[in-house]
Amino acid sequence: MQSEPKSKKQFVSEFRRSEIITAARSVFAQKGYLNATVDEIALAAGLAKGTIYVYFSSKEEIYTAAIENDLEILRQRTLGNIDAAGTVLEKISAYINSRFDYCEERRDFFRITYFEPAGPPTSPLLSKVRAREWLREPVGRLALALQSDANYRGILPWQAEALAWAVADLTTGALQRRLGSTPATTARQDADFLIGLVYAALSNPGMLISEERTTLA
Amino acid sequence: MQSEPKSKKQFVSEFRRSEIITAARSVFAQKGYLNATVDEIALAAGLAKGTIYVYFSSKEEIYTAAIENDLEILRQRTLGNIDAAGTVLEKISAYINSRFDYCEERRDFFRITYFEPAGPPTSPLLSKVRAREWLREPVGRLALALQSDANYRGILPWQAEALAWAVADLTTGALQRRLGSTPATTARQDADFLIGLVYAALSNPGMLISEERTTLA
Amino acid sequence: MQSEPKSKKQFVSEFRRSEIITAARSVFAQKGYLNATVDEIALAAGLAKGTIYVYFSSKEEIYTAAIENDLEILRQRTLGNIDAAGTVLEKISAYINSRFDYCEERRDFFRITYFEPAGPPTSPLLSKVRAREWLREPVGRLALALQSDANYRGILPWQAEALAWAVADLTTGALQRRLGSTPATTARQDADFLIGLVYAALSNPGMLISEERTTLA
Amino acid sequence: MQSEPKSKKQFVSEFRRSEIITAARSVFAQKGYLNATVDEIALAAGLAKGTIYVYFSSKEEIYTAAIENDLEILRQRTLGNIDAAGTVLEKISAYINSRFDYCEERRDFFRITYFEPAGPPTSPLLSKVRAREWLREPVGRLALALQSDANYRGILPWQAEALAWAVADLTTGALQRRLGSTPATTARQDADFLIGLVYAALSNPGMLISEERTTLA
DNA sequence: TATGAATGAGTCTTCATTCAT
DNA sequence: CATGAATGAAGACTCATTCAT
Repeated sequence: MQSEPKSKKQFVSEFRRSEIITAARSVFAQKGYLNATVDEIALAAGLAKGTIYVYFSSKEEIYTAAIENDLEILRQRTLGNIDAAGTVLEKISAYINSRFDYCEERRDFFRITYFEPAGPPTSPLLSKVRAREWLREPVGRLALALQSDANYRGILPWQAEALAWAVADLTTGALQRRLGSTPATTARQDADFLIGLVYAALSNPGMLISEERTTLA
Repeated sequence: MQSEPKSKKQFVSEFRRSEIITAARSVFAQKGYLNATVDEIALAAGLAKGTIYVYFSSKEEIYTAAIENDLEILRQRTLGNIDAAGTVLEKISAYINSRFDYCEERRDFFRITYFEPAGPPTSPLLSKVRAREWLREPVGRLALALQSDANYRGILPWQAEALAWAVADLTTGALQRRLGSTPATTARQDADFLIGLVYAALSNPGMLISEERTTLA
Repeated sequence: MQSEPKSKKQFVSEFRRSEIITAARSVFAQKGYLNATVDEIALAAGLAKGTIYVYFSSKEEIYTAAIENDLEILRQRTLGNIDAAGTVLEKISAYINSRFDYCEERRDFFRITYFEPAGPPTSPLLSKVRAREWLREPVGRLALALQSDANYRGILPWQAEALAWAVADLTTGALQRRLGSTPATTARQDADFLIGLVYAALSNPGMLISEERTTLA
Repeated sequence: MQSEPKSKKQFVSEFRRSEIITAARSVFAQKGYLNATVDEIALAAGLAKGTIYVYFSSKEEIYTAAIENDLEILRQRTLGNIDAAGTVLEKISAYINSRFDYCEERRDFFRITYFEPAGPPTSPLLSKVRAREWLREPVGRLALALQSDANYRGILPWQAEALAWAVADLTTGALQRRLGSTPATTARQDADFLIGLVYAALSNPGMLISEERTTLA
C-alpha cells in the first residue's frame, strides 16, 4: 500500500531531479557556474525556484550532480575501452575515440568541464574539475601500458607519463576547439588526425626517447 | 622645480598602480575573476578598498591591466622567436620554448589565462582570454611555415593547422600541469620532451599525412 | 482552479507594490529623492531591502511609480474641470480648486512635486518634475481660454500666458505654504482668496493690459 | 611686522574663499547640492580638493557660504527699497523690482534657492532655504504696509498677509520660469506685468476683500 | 510536493573628509 | 599654505536560500 505509490513517487522524484540536472547543465555550459543563477536554472527546468531546493540543497550540489554522473560514465567507458584494446596504439586510439564519442553525445557536459574550471574554491569535486584530476586515471593506465610494452622498453616512467598526458592534451585541445566554434572538420577527421600523429611519433621511438638525453637547465 | 617632484609623484603613482596590478594578478590567479573581490585585492595590495578606485575605475579594468601587458609581451616574444627561427622544426621549438620560458617568469599571469577563462561576458579582453583567441596568431604562423616548407609538400591546409594547434595544445597542457601541482620534472625536460615528440611525428610525414585518407563519418 | 488563486496572488502582489509606493512617497516627501535610501523605504514599508527589488528594479522606478499615477490623475482632473467650466473666470476657478482639492487628498505627492525638484538628471520624469513641465498643459489651456474670450479681446498671447502662469504661481505658492507649516487659514479660504484676487484683477482689463505698453530694457 | 603681512595674507585668504564660493555657486546651481561633488567645485575653482578644506570645513559650509551672503544682501536691498517707497503700491513694486534686479545680477544664486530646496536635512540654513523662510520678513513688511494704509482699511490681517504672499509667489514663479528656460519676454516686461496685475487687483479692493465672504464648498 | 515571496549577506562603487608631504 | 593620495562609511543592487501556504 505504501511501497507501490512510494516507488512511483520516487520515480517522479528521480525524473524531476534529472530534469533539473539537464536544465542546469545547459545553463552552466552557457554561463559558467558563477554567472548562472538558480532562477535561470529553474526557468530552464520549467519549475519555480523554490522547487529546485526541494531536490537540491544548494547551487553547488546541482553543479556537482550535473557533472558527476557524466564524469563517472566517461571514466568507465574510457577505462573499459582502453582495457579492451590490445596493443598500446589501440589503447591510445581507444582513449581518443572514447573522448570524441562522448563529447559528441554530451556537449554541455564537456563544455562545463572544459570551459569553466572556475567555481567555488571549496568544493572537492570542483577542484577536481579545475585541476582536471579526473584525467589522471585513464592517463595513468595509458602510461602503464606504454611501460609494459616490449616495443617501448627503455622508456622511463616520466616519459611514459608525459606521453600519455600528451595524448590527453591533444584530445582535450581538439575537443575544446570543436566546442568553441563551428568546426570545419568532422570529429572523425580530427580524431584520426590525432591518432595518426601519435602513431607517427611512436613509430620513431628512438627519436622520441633518447636514453641519455642531456637536458639543459 | 616642477618637473622633478612631478615625475617623482608620477613615479610613486605608477608604482602604486603596478603594486595593485601585481596583487590583483595574484588574487585573480588564485580565485578567478568572479570569485575575487575588490576587497581582497585591496587587502593583498595593503591598501583600503577606496584607494583601489583612485587608480582603477572598475574591477574589470584591474583585470584588464593585470593581463594585457603580459599578453602583449608574450605575443611579441613568441612571434619574434618563431620568425627568427629557420626551419619549421626550429619554429615549433621556438613556440614551445617561448611559452615555457614566459610561464616560468610570470606564473600568476599564466594561471589566469589558463585556469580562468570565465568572466563577465561583455569584456572583449575577457572573451579573448576565454576563447584562447590569443593563440590564433602564433599558431597560424606555425601552420603557414608548415605549408610553405618543401619537406611537407602535400600537407593540406587543415592538416597544417591541426598540427600547429597540436603543438599549442601540447604546450598548454604541459604548462597547465606544471602550474597546477609541483612538477617532478624540470621545465627543460618537459619542453624537450614535447619538442622530441613533435620531431618524431614530423619525421614520419607519410604516416602523418595520408594523401588520400578516407575518413569515416 | 488556477485563475482564482492566481488572481489572489496578483492581488496580494498589487497590494505590496502599492504599500511600497505609499511608503516611498512618504520617505521621498520627507527627504527628497537623493537623500532617501532604499533601506529607509524598505523600513517604512515594513519589508527587507531585498524585497523592494522584487517589486521594483531600481530606486528610480520606485520614484516614478510614486509620482506618475498622481501626476496623471491630477492632470486629467484639472483639464476636465477646466473644460467643464463655462467662462474664463470659472475655468481659472476650476484650475485653482482642482489643485487645492488634490493637495488635500494627496499631501505626500504634492510635497514631492513641490519640494524636491532635484533628482538624477537623466530621468525624463524627474526633469519633468524639476522643470514643473506638467503645469504647461493646464496653464496653456487657461491661456487659450483667455485669448478666445471676447471680454479680453486685445490681450496679447504673451500676456494671456503670463496671466495663466500667474494663476498657477499663486496656486503653487499658496499650496507650498500650506504644506510647509500648519496653516492658520482653511484651504477654502486660501483658494477663495486667490480666486477673488484674480477676479479683481481681471475685472480691470484696461489696467492690466495696456495695449501700447512701452517697456524699458 | 606681523600685522602687515597678516593682513596681506588675510586678503589673499579672503580672495581664495570668495573664489571657491563663486565656483561652488556655479556648480551648485547646475547640479544641485547632492549631485555636486567637492571635486567638481575644486576643479571649477582651479584648486586641489584638499585646498578646499583649508578654507571650509565641510561641503555644507561651502553651500552655506555660497548662499548666505546673497541672501543677506537681497534681504537688505528688498527691505530698503520697500521702506524707501511711499505708497503701498510703490512698496509692492519695490519688492518685485528688487527681486527681478537681483535675479539678473546673481543668476546662480537664484537658481540654487529656487531650484534646489533639497539638501542635508539637518542644516538650519538649508531648511530655511527649503521652506523659503527668508521671504517671511519682506513679505511681512508688505502685509504691514497694507494693513496700515487707509485705502485698504478693513482688510483682515490674514488677507493682508495672503496678498503680500501672493506678490511674493508671483515674483518667485516668474523668476523661476525665466531661469529655467530662455525667456521670450524681457525682465522688464515680466516685472511690469506683475505690477500691473497687482495694481489691477488692488484697485478693486471691494471685490478682493469681501468682509462677509460666504464660501462655497 | 510545489510555489514564489521574502530575506539579508555580500558586491561594486562613490565621495566627503583627512593628513603627510 | 597647497596638495592629492588615502580612507572608509554608506548606498544601490544581486541572488542563494528559506519558509509559509
